[in-house]
Amino acid sequence: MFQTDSENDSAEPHYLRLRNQIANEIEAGILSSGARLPSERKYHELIGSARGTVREALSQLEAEGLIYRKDRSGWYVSPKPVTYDPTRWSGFMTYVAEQGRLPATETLQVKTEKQPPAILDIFGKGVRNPLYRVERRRSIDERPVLVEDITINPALAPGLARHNLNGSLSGVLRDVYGLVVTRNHVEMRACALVRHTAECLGVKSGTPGLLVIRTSYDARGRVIEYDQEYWCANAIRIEVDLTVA
Amino acid sequence: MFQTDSENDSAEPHYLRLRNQIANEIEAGILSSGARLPSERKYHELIGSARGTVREALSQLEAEGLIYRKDRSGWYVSPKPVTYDPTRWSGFMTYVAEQGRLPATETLQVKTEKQPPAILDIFGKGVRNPLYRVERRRSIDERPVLVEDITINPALAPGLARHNLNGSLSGVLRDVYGLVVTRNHVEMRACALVRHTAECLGVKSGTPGLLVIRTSYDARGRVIEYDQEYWCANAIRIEVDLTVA
DNA sequence: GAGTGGTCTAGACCACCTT
DNA sequence: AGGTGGTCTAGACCACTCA
Repeated sequence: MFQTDSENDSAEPHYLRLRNQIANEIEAGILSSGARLPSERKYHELIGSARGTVREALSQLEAEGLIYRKDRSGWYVSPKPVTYDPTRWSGFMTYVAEQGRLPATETLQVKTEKQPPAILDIFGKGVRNPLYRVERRRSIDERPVLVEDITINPALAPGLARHNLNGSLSGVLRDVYGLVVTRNHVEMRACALVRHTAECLGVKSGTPGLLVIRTSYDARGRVIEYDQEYWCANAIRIEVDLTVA
Repeated sequence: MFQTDSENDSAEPHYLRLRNQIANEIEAGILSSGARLPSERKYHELIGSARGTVREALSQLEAEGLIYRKDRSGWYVSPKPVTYDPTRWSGFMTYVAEQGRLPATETLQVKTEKQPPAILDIFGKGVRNPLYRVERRRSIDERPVLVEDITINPALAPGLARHNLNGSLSGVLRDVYGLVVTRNHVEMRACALVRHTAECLGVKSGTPGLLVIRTSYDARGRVIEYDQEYWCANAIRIEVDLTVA
């Protein structure tokens, strides 16, 4: 009946079988972008596998970025990711809109806080310790896709909190404080969204994420912004174009 | 001190409790880089939770990149990731060695194969269909961390298979065929390692991965290499430094 | 209030790695 | 051969969302 290796097709575990079925339905458009999947219990009834096995299949698809979950609401087909090019200097609001999507930003917190040595090191020897810390959540087409944590030296931008931070922060720094970025250091790595970050985005702890850390410097080598962006992994794609000098 | 509901500490699920314990032990060096973790059944005995719960904790840590598994062998603490800078033109063998690690390359397959239209489009109108396809596995300190699938136009590099491909492929293309890369297009996105790729790397299907796609062009705009690299997510970190022109 | 996912238990058998 | 992770079952209760 099952798993006689020989010429059968059941060498594949049940959860991969279901994964493939759902993946095919997504590709074929039977399940379209943004659509909600049948519930775990429905799949359980349909295919007869235990719910745990069904969840295994769904987790796979999530890890691959094909679907995502809204906490305790259900599983949904992932929309097309937006493309982010760190070599272009346009901000989130701009490049998301350029791709025909609806960007939004909410400022969650602005605080003045003592930073650990690791952070101070980035800003260099001269910094006075309490620094600004801005936390923002950004969405694409109403879906939260990233939380960012921006550290800023108050000496360079006194009274920053009085301005509207729901648009382009670099815009404010440039137009109000005359801070012009001439160098960006960008670091990226796969991560998991956990705890606070997961909560902010309304996803389960452990959801696949991408951490993008950007450090912006001005012409005098001062750090203007230290920005840690936690992205839902399936919402973003990085693209860079490089030519020899 | 921080948002515990009421004042207890059991708001946290068991699996996160175990996750934190292990994470702390890694940070404290009790479990050192490369070390093997106690078995799932050992943890089950130790903390009394069901094995499924233990696995949930381990999966979290895996998603975060702190640990990885060798199929049916055990769980291990992830070594420090290597840094990859797509703007530098040095190859894998070079930059891994520069970071004091031991790089290795194995050529798994070289074949001449008909490509689907999507691939042909990348190479442009003029290509004659069967293209070279080179599959390689690369390791750091004896651990396989990436499989790559390179597509090359045989018109530009006839008889490529006769050369040693276990070193720098771009080196061969440059030195033997005079093909000089002047432009690189790099794309990155989170993915899961599945099926064939997972098998090559000896990891479970669904392991977190990073897909790096590089397209190299020469001065005349011809595609020299189309390279898809599937990385173990925890083995790599991308770093780019950008200055305004 | 009905339904969803989130967490958890306590087993079982298998394929494979390790020794 | 013994131990490991991989897969799977058949339940259970909870926290939360949604209508």
